[in-house]
Amino acid sequence: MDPTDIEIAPLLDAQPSRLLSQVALMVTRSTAQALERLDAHRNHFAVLATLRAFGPQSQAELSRRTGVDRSDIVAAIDQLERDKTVSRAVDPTDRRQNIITLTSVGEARLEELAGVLERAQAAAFAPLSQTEMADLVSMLGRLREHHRRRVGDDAGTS
Amino acid sequence: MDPTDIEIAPLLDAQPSRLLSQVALMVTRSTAQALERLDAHRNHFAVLATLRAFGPQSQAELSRRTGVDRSDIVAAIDQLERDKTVSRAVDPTDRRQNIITLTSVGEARLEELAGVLERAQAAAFAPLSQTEMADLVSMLGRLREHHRRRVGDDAGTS
DNA sequence: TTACCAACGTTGGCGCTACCAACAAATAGG
DNA sequence: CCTATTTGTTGGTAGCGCCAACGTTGGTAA
Repeated sequence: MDPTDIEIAPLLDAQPSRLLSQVALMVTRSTAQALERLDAHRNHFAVLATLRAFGPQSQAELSRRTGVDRSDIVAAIDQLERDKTVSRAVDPTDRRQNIITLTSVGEARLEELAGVLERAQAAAFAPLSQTEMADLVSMLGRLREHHRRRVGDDAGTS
Repeated sequence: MDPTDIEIAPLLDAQPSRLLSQVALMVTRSTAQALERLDAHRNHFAVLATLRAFGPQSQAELSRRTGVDRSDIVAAIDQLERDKTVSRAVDPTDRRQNIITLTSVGEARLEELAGVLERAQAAAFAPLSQTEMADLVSMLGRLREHHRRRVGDDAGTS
């Protein structure tokens, strides 16, 4: 049976939070699948993009800039180091931290991943016009700021 | 440090799928917390809303109408039965299935949960005007249909 | 009448994600 | 010298979405 033929309770279907999470799951899955075909994960993309934008930096800094947990940054860098897309070296001026550097292999890999993500997202958001995409991004951006401030107001829970 | 002070790589920040999943996580978490305060879960709400809209029905039917997996429907009904908000009886005409019925306690509980969800969502989406909310819902609805059709086209992957 | 298939409900489980705590090493500041 | 904090790593948890297998039941075709 076509799932779009099934009648949903109006009270249930009227919940924007349910709609939002359903769409996010669908979009996330399709972009994750696109990255998986290249043996990549979105955290890999986040790390590589951040290194290209801001240069070599510590894992803690990468965690702060990407919003990815420090332990997940370790896992991502482990993989990226194996792939030779980044290098990892102890900071000689502060041995608590490693300095992660994008390699030229990593530069090329980032281009590849960016292209794949671009196409995956174009497909995922295809029904929306450019104007609508801009509106969606604007609204979601404001919602994100709103929730970040709410978390800050709720006794700084991170 | 205020996380909003941290500069994000433009290439990373320009990914709408990342923004969408971040906002969905924030909104989902805040509505889940609101329901948790009433010892409820969104699947409970989905089941109760569906029973009120369409009357007594089987667990399989509830699964199809809500999109919740059959095994998760079992868990939800187990709890709702303990709370006496639904009753569960074997269908005398087809003993393969149970018939789930909303009780009067369940009617009241649904009102309570609907109120809490309403307020939680009003808070979660507060930065958006009513016109913007309508636009957001329209766009997300079209995206959801698009992805449902894509799944159908990809050899019926469920 | 029998064999086969599908549906239903349940159980147990998997994989992923987001996140956390604990620890050791290192650094900064008083 | 001591205390507090930072960094990176490891191991883990909770929740979610989803799946497979099983036993029971009902329907259908041969």
